[in-house]
Amino acid sequence: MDDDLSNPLGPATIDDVAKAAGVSTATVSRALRNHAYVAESTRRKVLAAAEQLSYVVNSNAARLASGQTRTVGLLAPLLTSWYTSEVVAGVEEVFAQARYDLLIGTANPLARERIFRGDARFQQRIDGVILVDVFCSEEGGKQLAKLDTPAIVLGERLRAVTSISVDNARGARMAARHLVDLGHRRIGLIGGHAHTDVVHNVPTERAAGFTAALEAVGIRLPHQYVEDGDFSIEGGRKAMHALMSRTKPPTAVWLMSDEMAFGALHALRELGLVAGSDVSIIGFDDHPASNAFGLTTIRQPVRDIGRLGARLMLDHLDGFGSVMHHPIELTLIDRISCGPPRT
Amino acid sequence: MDDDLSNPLGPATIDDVAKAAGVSTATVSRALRNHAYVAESTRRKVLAAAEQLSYVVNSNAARLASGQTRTVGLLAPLLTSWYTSEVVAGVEEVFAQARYDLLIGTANPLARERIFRGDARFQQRIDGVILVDVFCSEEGGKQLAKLDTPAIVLGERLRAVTSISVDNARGARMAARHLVDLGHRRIGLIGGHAHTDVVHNVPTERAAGFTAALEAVGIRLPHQYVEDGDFSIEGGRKAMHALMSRTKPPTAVWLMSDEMAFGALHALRELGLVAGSDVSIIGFDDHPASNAFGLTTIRQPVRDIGRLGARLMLDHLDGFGSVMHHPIELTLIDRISCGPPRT
DNA sequence: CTGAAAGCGCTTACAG
DNA sequence: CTGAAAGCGCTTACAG
Repeated sequence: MDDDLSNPLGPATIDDVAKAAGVSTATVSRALRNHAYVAESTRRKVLAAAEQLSYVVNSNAARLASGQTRTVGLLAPLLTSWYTSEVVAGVEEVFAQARYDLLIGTANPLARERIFRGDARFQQRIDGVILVDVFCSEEGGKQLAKLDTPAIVLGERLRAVTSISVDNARGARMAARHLVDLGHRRIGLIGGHAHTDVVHNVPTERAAGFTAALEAVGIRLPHQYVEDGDFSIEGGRKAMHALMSRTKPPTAVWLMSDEMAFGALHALRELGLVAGSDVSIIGFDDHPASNAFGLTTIRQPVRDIGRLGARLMLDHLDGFGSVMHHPIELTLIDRISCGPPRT
Repeated sequence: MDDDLSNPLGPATIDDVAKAAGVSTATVSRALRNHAYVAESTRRKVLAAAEQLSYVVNSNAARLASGQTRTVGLLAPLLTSWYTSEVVAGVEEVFAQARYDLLIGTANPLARERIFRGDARFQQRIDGVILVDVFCSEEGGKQLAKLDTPAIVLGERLRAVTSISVDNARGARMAARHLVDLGHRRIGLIGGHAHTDVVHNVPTERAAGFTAALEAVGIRLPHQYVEDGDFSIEGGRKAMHALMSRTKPPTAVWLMSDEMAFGALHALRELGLVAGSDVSIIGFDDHPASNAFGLTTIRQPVRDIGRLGARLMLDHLDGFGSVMHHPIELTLIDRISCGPPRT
């Protein structure tokens, strides 16, 4: 007699459970998946037997037999960016609860191509795919929509495919107004092309929104006040240096990400200038380190975007043509990197 | 005639390929997996047929038949920490190349328990498991070693199980020496319990190493100069405030992570003190934002740790009892947050 | 509500 | 070097 429940012959199979419960494997299969049309008494017998044998369904067999993978793929160009890892955490949270697996991959150009073309390797292993920060643009969105595999895009709003993003124009407006309200008239903008050379919507929408908001109060955004910061810390630093080298530098700058704003803060320090009094800096994101550095910024709830994306995918997979469209909240977080212009 | 290669009857199976190549499915299976004992001419025929039909092996079927999952699980308590996401990126890079899947999960206490107990649900779906930053300590390590599933621990050095970590004592010594060499005698230490209440090795080793290095040059580290910063930004801030409220505050502080050091920098600013001249701050990690904030720190190559861990796992899985033990390099990165003590 | 049986698409001894 | 065949552990019409 062994106290150990583990079977020396390997884990229990559905046959073992069927035998123990005195029913067929078909019944076990139904009972375990909460199918209708299983007598309550039968279900209890099966559950007890399964419990007793520590039975766990072999997912490979289940997937092969059913044709469903119960896993969704997630692709992102840069797994280590704060935005991406935050989204992933949100997605993972929801999927874990739903007992779905998450298959994570780097969206290098090759993988990207494969996804867009509907490569069988992907289709066969996943029930759906979530693209984070891939910046497919409307064109890519159309291709995605044609796939057999449902796709969801996070971080960019596309017409052709289910996608979630903040209202970029609105965020831009909030940043512009904050600076204008403080009294700034010479205002700069640092955006970027992110991790790809593809033209994409996010920076475009933000730039347009920012320009429009300034124009609405009679302020022009000249070319010399716009720089590409590459959505990186170092890029932000260089771009800020470029702006500050103008004959009449801006007195305030909006950077489309907090990480770029960190670089801008660095540049200011190198120039012996202090943020908030000499030059105003406002970011976008509310990165976890932003508070420590007193960065004024527009917060976007990134983890919520991940959660929402995962739920939309689950709805898709369950056959609900979910039309849910939660508004994603944007909040101005006022810290110490902004102030009225030097007179 | 349709130009589209896709079959309306669904993707090609191994039978289709066998038929097209005029061989048995067994031969197709062998040829495609580069088995020995397949005639070169046969292999070519098979490859051509597979290519022609855009054949892709159904991994669920392969896994069911072979009993191998070709995926490894990765568990971490906090997917969003910089350390973890950096490790994950390194692991992913190596596995993608080896055509292994990565199944990512949050190591909440429940999952943790299941892993340690060898829950069948995990064992059956993965060939191996990598624990990142889980801080199992020697006790947990012993349990892991007993599992049928090979386990690798990253971020902590354990006797009982394959594990990778920097030399914590050495890193501590580097930090201590740097401060001592600058002339500091009143030196503080901020460590923490990380994301768990379990006592774990990393902070313990670092604290011991730091204390020893100071004692070696005749400096005592009193209790009042040691605080718990919880390995978080906010924790670092609070801990720093605590140290600075001492009657005779330390003139220099080592924080066991850059994120805590960000918080310390914040605290200093709140006190109207400037890092590097009023109080010296040194971190550990070299976080991507550290450069922008002038933080002097000890760099550890986190992505390399991920890569190395993945390779060790692959070796394990291939049956090589790899004894490879790359030294993990530690580098002092001197920026502007340290200087000689105020006189 | 339940069971017998086919089938999912591979891999792998075994025999030659 | 190659093939016939069993088997991996489920799910799912189909029939009752």
